[in-house]
Amino acid sequence: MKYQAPKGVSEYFPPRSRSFEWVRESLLTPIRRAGYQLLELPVFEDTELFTRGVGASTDVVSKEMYTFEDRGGRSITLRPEGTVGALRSIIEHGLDRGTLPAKVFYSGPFFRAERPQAGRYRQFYQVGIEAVGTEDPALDAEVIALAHAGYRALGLTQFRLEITSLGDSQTRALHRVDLLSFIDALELDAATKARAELNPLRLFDDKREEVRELMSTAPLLLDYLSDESRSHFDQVKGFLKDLGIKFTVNPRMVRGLDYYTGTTFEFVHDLLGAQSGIGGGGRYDGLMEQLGGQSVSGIGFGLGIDRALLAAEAEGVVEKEAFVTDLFIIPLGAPAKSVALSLSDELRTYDLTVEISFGDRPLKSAMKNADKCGAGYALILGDAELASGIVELKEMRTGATTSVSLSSLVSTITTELLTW
RNA sequence: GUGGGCGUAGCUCAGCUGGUAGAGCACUCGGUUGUGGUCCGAGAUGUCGCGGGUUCGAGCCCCGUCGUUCACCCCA
Repeated sequence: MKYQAPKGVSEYFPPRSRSFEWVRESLLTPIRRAGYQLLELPVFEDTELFTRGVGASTDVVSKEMYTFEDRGGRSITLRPEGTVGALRSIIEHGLDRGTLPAKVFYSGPFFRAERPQAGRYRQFYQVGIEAVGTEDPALDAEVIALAHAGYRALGLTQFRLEITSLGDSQTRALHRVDLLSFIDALELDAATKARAELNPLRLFDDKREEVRELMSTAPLLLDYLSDESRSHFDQVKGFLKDLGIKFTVNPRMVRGLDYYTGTTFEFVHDLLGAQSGIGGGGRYDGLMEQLGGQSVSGIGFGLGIDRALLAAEAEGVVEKEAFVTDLFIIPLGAPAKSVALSLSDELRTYDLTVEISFGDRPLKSAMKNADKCGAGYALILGDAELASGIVELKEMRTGATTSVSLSSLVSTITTELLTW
C-alpha cells in the first residue's frame, strides 16, 4: 500500500460511515427543533483569532494548532474548536445586532496536532451550537438539555453530566490569589509547577493520587462565587432539576479554553477509557466583546461525533439498520441497460433508492448482489421483457413475483413501495 | 511532546528452537437453458509496513523509520 491517510485522522467508510451519519443527525435533530440555524464556517481562520480568542496560554493554542502561511504570507490556522470562529462570523455579519439570542449550530471537522489515542484524533468531528445575547439561566438549562437530548436520542445511558460555575472575572481573580498561595506552599515537581503557572486550576484535574491528595484541601472556586453568580448558577441547577436531568456538581472541573465563565459543563462517558469527555461547553461573558462584537454574554457547546459513535458502539446501541435499496434492476443487454437507466432515473424522483446491476455479470451473481444490498424488489430486464412489454417484479423477501406491464411499472412500484 | 504493546492476504488471525507463507470469513467463477439467501466445487489475492544489519539463509534476531494501539499530557 503506497499511500496512507495522514497520521491520526479519523476516516469513516462504508459500512461504518452510515453509523457516523446516524450519530451526527441524532445530535443535530434536537438542536434544529429548538430553532437553531445553520452556520457553515470555514475550517481555517486567521491564526490571531484563535490566539486571542481561546487564549495564548492554553495547550490548544500553544502546542496543538495546525498553523501555516498561505501564499499571501498570512498566518492561517486550521480551526481547533468551533466557538471562536462562530462568534467571528456572528459579529462579522451582524447577527448580534438582530434578534437575540442569536442561535446557530455547526457541524464539521476540527484539527488538533496531538498524539493520537483512542478517541483522540488530529482531525475530528463536532456538532456545536452557540446562543448569543442573553444571560437568562433558562438558556443555560436549554443548551445543556439539547446536548442531553442528543445523547438520549442515540440511546446512550452510561454517561453523566458534570456542571460547575466559574463565576465572573472578579470571583476568579479573588480565588486565583488564594489558590496560588496554596499551591506555592506545596512540594511539586518542576513540570507540575510549570502547569500551575499557566493555569493553576489545572492541578485540580491531575490524575496522580499524590497530587489529588494534596489538592483535596485547596480552595474551591465555587466557594468564591459572587452573589450574582451564585444566584445564576442556582437557577440553572433548578431548571435542570425541573427538566429531570441528572447532574453532579464538580467543583474541580477544568476546561482547557480560557474564555469560559459562569456555567460550565461536561458530558463524560464511562466506557471510553482516557478520552472520556463526549461533549462539553459553557458560558463566555467577555468573548463577544473581546472579538469586537456587542458586549453580550453567550453560551454554547461542542459535542464530539467520533466519541459519541465510540460510546454508542461501546454500549451496543448503534442503529443496526443496514443499507437498504428499494429496487434492484438487472438489465441483460444494451437495450435493457438503456431502459434500466431511464427507469431508475424516474423512480428516484419518487424518493426511492434504485440500483442497477452493472458489468454484465451472470444473472446468478447479479441476484446475489441484489440480496447483498438488501433490495426489497428485483427486476430483470431482458430481451423477452422488452419484446413482450411485460416484466416480473420479484419481492426478495418472499420470492413471489407479480407480472406488470412495462408501461405501468412506475405507477405500480410507486404505489406498492410507497404504501408498504 | 514522553513512555509501553503491536504491524503476516480486503477482514480476523496462525506460522514450531531462523530454512524463502497458511486458515476462516469476504471476493470471483461454476454445480447445463434467465433468478438471491443454504450446500458443494474451483480460483484469484500478499515486495510478511518500510529501510538497513547479523546469517549460507529472516515473517521469525538487532537497529532505525513509518503506522497503529494504550497510558501520561490535553480534550471532542
